[in-house]
Amino acid sequence: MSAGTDAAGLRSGELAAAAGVNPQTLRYYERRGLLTQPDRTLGGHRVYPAEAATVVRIIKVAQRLGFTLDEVAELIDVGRGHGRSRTDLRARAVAKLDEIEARIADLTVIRDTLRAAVDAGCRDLHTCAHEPTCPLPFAGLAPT
Amino acid sequence: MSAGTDAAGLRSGELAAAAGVNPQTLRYYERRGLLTQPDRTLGGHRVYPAEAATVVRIIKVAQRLGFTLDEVAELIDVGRGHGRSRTDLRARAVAKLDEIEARIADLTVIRDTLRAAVDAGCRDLHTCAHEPTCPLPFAGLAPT
DNA sequence: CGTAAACCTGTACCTGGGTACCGAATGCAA
DNA sequence: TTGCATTCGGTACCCAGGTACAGGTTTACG
Repeated sequence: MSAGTDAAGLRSGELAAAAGVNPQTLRYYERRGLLTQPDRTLGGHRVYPAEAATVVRIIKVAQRLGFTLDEVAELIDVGRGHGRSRTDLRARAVAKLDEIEARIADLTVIRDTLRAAVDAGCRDLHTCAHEPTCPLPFAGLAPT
Repeated sequence: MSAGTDAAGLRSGELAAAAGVNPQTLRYYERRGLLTQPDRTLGGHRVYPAEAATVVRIIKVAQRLGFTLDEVAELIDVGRGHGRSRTDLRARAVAKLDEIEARIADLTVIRDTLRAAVDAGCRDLHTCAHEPTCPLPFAGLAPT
């Protein structure tokens, strides 16, 4: 008896529903190299492993966070031996980590600033920024 | 003697250079309502106040963080009495704050995950995710 | 005053990330 | 085995966010 937990196999529509995206999007991701080519039925229909849903969810979340699809590809695919050595992929992961840290730092500044503005009763950010009343350190953000 | 520190007045090219964007982008932002209509010379050339550079920088940073231009407009313009009352704008600011918190939380999860993966020597995220060796809680991310 | 650089408006185009539509082929179930 | 849903591939379109170009004025320098 083959243990059924693993070998399920989703069809594109099912995966799309499970991950909350359009079926077309899956094909698009595949073209972009974000999803590995799934197995096919004899007739050519895609059959995804159950884990694919996780991957798609990762993609959507990372994207909401401001990563481009290419960046997400790097994030997901940190490795997969695309001509790079293992050491190199570690380096890429670490670089991504730094980027993420930077994003968090920037967001934190924005959050603190906005919160300060709210607390101080500022009516809008740029007016506020020029009054000594509010200490808005927007200049201190990552200078592009 | 007119104190020169304040009344400078940047022309579009200068502002663009100062803020690190294309001059066309400034006009675009103006059309989108992100930059208030600047004064003009007699001949019709735009003259921006020095603070405009700060605004543009705010825009670029917020954008890198994944906000749309419309959202950035809301962020910057939290107030400016666009037909809304002061109480309402406070609410909008607070809502934005929540969004930012959520983004930070998501990024933090990603960072921790990625870091764990690196530390654990995972070669790529999705392989890793299915091995009990790495505790990758990707499923726990914001479920779209 | 002449002239080059910068600016003006307007429109057209580009990239990223999808989505929609097409007609043909497959899958599954009665 | 018939039949309807689903998927196939391919191409075309959509929106956001810019960027470029055209053809004409304005500014500023010498």
